[in-house]
Amino acid sequence: MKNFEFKNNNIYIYGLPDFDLPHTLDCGQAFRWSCNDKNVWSGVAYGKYLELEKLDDGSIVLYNTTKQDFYDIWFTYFDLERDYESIIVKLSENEILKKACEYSHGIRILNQEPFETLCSFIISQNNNIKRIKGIIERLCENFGEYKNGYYTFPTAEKLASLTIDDLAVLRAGFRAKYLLDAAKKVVSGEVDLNNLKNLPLDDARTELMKIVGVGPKVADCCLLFSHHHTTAFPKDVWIKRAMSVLFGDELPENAQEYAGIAQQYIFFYARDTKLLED
DNA sequence: TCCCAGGCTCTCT
DNA sequence: AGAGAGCATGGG
Repeated sequence: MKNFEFKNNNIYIYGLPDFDLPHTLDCGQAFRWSCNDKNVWSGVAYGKYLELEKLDDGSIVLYNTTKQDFYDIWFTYFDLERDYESIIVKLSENEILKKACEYSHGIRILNQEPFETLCSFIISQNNNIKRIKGIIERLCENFGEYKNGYYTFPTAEKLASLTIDDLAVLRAGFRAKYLLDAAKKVVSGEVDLNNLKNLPLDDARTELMKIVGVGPKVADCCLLFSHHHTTAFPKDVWIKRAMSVLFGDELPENAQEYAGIAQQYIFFYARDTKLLED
């Protein structure tokens, strides 16, 4: 049973085995986390910088954060209220999914800031992880807010005030115009990001796809990684390949309720192993 | 050099 | 409604 302890400005999380930092922070759902040579992870989310680490006894430490930030931001960000153990039990009724769960152990689905997630996955299309991270970094450095050594992700208002020429520094290619369209529609209220978690999946997807450059895959990434839609199922090239090889295109019945979480395990399993190479 | 990248839009049937 | 070219940029 998990519990939290607050001491010396740090937060300790005990009794939470289903939280692997590299799997969760480097599995392709978020792009602003990195690990130093001492296994300490650092990143910025919701305008806050955080360092965290898994200790030898299995506990997780969040360094230099307040109780308030923990409950306002990180508790939800790291999806700490969700019982992954029972989800994994359910998914493991299928033997192939059981293997994927074991291989991908400790992946948690993050609840990221909606506008950041939207921009990140717009940038991700027809792109590779290294370049995605570079473009996002330049986006923050050029248009985010500088705060004591780090940059926040730019607001929609800030981006909406820019021109396509301003965005040339990102070297985002054809995606720059999509970012502007997203920012403008969010600012005008034509797309209401804050209401997406209250809508049925199909309606939420349709809402996001009003943005030029947002198709079903990017929309589902947003819904899964920042709007608590755990049935959203982003279909990228890897998943299409994996689904075809592993399941004959159809996700097993026992996984439907948590399709998005299953998706992430399959994605990690398939991409990280040589599973799909002939 | 060439091929490809966590896709999408546009155009043409 | 389904298929296919083109897209900006740079990593391998």
